Amino acid sequence: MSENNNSQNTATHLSDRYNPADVENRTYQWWEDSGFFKAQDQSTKPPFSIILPPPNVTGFLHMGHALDHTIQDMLIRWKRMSGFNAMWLPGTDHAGIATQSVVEKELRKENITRHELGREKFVDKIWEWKHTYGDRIYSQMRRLGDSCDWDRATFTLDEGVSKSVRKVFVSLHKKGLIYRGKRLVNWSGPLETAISDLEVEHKQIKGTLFHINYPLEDGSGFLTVATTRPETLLGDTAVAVNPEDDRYRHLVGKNVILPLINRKVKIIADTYVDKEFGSGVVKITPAHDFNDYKVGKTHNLEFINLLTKKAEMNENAGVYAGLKVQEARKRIIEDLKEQNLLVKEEPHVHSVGHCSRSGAVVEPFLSEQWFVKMDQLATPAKRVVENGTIRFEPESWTKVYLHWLNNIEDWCISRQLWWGHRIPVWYCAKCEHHTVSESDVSACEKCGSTNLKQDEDVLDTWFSSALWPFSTMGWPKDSETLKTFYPTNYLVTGHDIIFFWVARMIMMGLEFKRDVPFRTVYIHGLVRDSQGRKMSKSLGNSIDPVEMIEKYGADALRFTFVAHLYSGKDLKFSEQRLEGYRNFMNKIWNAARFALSNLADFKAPVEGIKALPNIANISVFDQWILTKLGEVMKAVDEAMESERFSEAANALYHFIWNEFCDWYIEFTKPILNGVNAAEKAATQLVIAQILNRITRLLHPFTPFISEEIYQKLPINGQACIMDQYPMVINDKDLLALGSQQSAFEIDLVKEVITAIRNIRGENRISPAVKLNVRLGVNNDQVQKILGNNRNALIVMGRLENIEIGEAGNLMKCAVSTAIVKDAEVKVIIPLEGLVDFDEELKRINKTIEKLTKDISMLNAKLSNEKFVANADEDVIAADRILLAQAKVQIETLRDALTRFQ
RNA sequence: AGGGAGUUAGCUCAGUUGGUAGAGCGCCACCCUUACAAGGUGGACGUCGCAGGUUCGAAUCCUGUACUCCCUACCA
Repeated sequence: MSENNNSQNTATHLSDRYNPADVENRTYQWWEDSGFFKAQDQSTKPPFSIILPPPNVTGFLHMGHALDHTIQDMLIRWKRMSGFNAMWLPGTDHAGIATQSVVEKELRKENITRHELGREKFVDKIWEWKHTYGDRIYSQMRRLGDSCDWDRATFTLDEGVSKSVRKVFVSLHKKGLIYRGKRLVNWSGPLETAISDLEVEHKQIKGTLFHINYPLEDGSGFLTVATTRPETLLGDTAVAVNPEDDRYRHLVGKNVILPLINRKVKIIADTYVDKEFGSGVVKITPAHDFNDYKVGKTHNLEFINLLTKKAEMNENAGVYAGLKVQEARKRIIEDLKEQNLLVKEEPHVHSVGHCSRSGAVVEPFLSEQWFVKMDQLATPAKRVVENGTIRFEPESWTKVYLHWLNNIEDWCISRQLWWGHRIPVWYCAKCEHHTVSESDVSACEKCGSTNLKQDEDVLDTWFSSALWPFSTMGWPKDSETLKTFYPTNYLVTGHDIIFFWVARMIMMGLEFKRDVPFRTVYIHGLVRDSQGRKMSKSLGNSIDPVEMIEKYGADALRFTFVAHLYSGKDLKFSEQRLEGYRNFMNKIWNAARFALSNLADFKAPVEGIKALPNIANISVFDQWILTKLGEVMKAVDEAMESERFSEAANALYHFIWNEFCDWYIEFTKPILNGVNAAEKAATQLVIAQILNRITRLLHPFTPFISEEIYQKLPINGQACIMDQYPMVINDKDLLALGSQQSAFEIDLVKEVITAIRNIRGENRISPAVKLNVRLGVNNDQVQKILGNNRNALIVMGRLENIEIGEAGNLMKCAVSTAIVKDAEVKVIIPLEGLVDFDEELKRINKTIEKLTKDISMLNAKLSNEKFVANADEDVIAADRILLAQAKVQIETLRDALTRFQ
């Protein structure tokens, strides 16, 4: 491939294979250097903006991003070309847990823990890491072709964003919407931090249900409780039964003795207990179970914490202190067995929460945390979706969104991490007052003491993400950027972060900007592997998009995504399919290469894209392809406007490959090689115009190859990326050269050629054999059309000779009927001496069979009085024509059949 | 348990107001026809999950049902 490097810019010496590596980096650099990605804060153009969901700053670009970005870039490029002031704002996320974990892992290689290093030095280390790897994902985005406005790139720990975060925190706190409380939260032992409900993944686990006897205090027997977590009995502060349960009613109010530690606890009654499950008796451990927590609150029970921050047994666990939970469980079961208190063990499948970051089992853990009260924020966030101010696409996500908001719980926003926005609260050692402030505080606002300590915790990463649409645009200042670009037009993301991110952005946008952050939430599916599994490191089925780009080119990857973007459905990624679109890129490349080589002597017209060929000189092929161009432009426009992006991409694929390449180029070869200079010049102009439109139409999908070809065209502008997106309304004069009559003519010629090819193919006649063909026509107009296209028929049908006129003698001839509208052409090929007739007889019989079926079905339909009475007139008329045509065809074939006998 | 989505050709999937089922890949046959073998031409292949209903007519609308997937919640 490299031998082409030096000649790549010479139109006549293009490689016969499209080599993306020769094009992509160079083109991207040129776009960026030329400032084409930049949007203006003030402009006469209408604004169009998208905020990129910020990827993790130290992460890699994965397939999910590649899909997500392709959609956004397509929208941005399309709108930019359509006259909008298109702004795509990139950024990266500090990703608290993820990034901190990565750096901790690095330290572990040197046998250092973050605690040994200390907070300040550890955070410095992470910054170092960020500076080293923070731009990696940006350069990968450039590989994909992302046309972001890079000058606006923002990092969540940038000063501006950090200010926004503090302002929002203080403001919500003032309103009473942020509060601190000792609550049971999801705790990740390995990370030593609280995590939110959303960060917990529930997995079905095969566990054991242990039935344990708790001796009654009065020695009258035992109460059997069933539990999957016997180790927590050390923290039991009650045993509960259902108040309606006759078996235990008499015991309520009495005490049982906890085994192993011999602590006395009450027997209480609560409707929460299901009589049917287990033994109907539940041990209550308020500090380690969410339901027990509620029961503990209502019954005023004691809360006994059994765990350390590492989620190991603590001093309250007595002899079991220091053990891991699993070990403690084992030991306790052994000890219970020894005391004959374990009644039975039965297998039990239940779901257990796991930390989505570390994979560890999540422990409910009692601790002091900060929360955001959600009810008040959720109400307006529901309303804007209900009333259509924000639209979800596909619409079905609306329900999911609303359901979640209707059942929302308060959001635990504090994390016991070091990497992130530190909570802006200072505690006074003297008066215990806590000062909440936007700026750093050196003295207690109440007593003036300088003996202050800032809260050690940082905020959940999603807290800053929730502000992203306005914190990146200069808020709280009323900046020009905000005025122009807020609210944004689209939010493009996968459905996995609707709750984490989308919902919270809507709440915060409404709370602080008094307006929605975006108009449309475009939800796409997840990229899965070819078997439909999630791509994950542990499965080893991840595919690296950059590797795919290197192998097949960015355009092919992008086109693969867009062509399969069907209404939010997951996308099974297959390399084979990508290969197919790589081939399409090559097809485009070669069509352009061919066209350009035939435009070597073509002089670019001064009118540029407004240049029209002389109507007297254009061929029917030119007229036809312009008709098709008009159709595809309309189809693309309608599809893009209604967000059916795959339809737009597929319409272009079909137009370029099946109409422009397969037919138009083949039809016009004789003209380009012919002697009629005027006709040739007209065709050259049409080709130049078609290529100009094709490249622009393709640009949002396949930016690199379209720009590369565009730059070589005789009719072009400065840059494809900045030129106008083709619209029917702007090309009226050119498209007016097309006509329905030309479409009819070419359709007929295509049908005849296809019929000839069919006879040749089915009879296995070598393409090297030139055929003699007779075309039987019954109509002067049809005869004239065929006569005019005699040359095309001969070349594309690989004919020796052609006669057009009466059908004549059909003895030992293959016959096929080409039908377009009311025109019928009998295609007659004498086979004597070419083939034995077996194949032809098979072909004829096969066709007769099919026609017989058609006829009987059409007859049945048309003789049905109710059909004739109820169906649309044009439907009936169409069926009548079909029937008549079928009858003609079958007669011809039967006739031919007899002449072979 | 509640909610959502899906079931169409060997595979992956389209199918926009109901009107004789489509694409790509794969497969078979023939071709290196001077843009492209990452190509060309032709061909085979589907009772549209199942059962009812509405209708002259259903892949499409309605009801039920089976299976698959996803989400949320619960599981002592």
